[in-house]
Amino acid sequence: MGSAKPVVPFKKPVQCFALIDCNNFYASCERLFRPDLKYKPVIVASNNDGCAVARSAEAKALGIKMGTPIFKIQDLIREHDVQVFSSNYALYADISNRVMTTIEGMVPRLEVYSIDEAFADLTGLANAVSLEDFGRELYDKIERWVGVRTCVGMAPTKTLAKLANYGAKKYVKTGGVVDLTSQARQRKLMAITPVDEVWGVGRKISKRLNAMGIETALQLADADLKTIRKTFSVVLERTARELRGESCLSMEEITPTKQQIVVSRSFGTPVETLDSIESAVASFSVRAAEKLRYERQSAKQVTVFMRTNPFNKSHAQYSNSVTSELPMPTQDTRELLALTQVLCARIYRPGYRYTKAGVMLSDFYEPGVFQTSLFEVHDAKPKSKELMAVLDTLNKQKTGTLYFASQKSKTDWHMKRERLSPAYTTRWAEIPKVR
DNA sequence: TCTGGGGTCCTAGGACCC
DNA sequence: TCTGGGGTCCTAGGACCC
Repeated sequence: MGSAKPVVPFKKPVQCFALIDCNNFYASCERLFRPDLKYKPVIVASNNDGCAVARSAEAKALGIKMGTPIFKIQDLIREHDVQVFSSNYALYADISNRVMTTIEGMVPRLEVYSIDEAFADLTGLANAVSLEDFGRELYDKIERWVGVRTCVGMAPTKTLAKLANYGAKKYVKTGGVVDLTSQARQRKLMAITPVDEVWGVGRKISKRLNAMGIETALQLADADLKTIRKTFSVVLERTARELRGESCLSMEEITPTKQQIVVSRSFGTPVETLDSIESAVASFSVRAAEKLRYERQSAKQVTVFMRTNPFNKSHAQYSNSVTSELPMPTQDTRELLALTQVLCARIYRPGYRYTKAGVMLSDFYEPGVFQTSLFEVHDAKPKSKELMAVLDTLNKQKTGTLYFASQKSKTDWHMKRERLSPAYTTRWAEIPKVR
């Protein structure tokens, strides 16, 4: 009994994801306030001015690849007057927020996937409007309001939306917008897309796929799922399913709590003394603790690592890390600092030229939920919460207002940022002047 | 001379337990 | 001489992403 209900014809709305991705994001941000660089090759360097991590179209055209060490392309830079910028994350974060806010005002649901891209859920919209037109509207508005060009890909799964976005970037005649809802179009694009361009297929896996005769995205989509799962993993199987139009990855609008926090830097110049490394590790610990409080978490596990330059074969190599547990999870900088200093001394060995160190926090708890054992006396530092709050507030207004003695003032490990652009949008003193 | 930083997820294998 | 089987938990390492 019970199945007497009338059968209501239920039409499942067509799932539709959009992927909006900014073009050459960091380079575009730098150019935003330097219109004189509009058609010039621009690259943005990683921390320490080490590698090229973003290139304008003109720089790409010169053959500068992602991740190329800057020192290897000095001649090219001189010859073509390539503009090099140190990475200015405060600026990029600010522009990113403007882009995301603009998109947010136009779509029902948004997942900010990284600093320069976001997924939007357009399910339901697909029946009401022309997707192509809608994508164009997103594109236009972001360009008009923020000044950054994007590409928009739309499709029934996230992986296909990524692929659509790839098509929009690669083929100029699309005008930066690709609607990949039709299966025929999906297959057409997949047939001419190398498998390593698929989201989730990296260098290693594409090599193995090629060896199996799978060279295009379409071949992966049509591959036997059981074989894929057995030879690789459930992850790649999911990717193959997504390429077939079966949505396996859903929107994640709420950013999940972090599992770990890492703060690490390469040093501007190699350092040798424990004193210098301790100063660096202290600064990393302070920053990590700030991030931890921002996440509203407490950490119980702390790792410190340090290493020499693995590229330099002429010096002795050393790399080590050590992990330790705090008796109770904490978010107090002083407690974390005390431990990282001890760990630092424990793995430090004299006689090496260190070029990188870092601090990692893990095993997080929300403050107050950690189960204390019955007889344990909770000896958290007094006034911890209040003190940390004051610290964060003051340092938010101006970085480095308050600092800890163990950070010292030595600067030999500090990274190079020799071509840093001004903080156009976040510091009053550096706002561009209009004459 | 000079080669980034910060994340996630999955899997395999060992330890341990019953 | 015989030498189980299955579960859980943890960790290291490998792959990926931007």
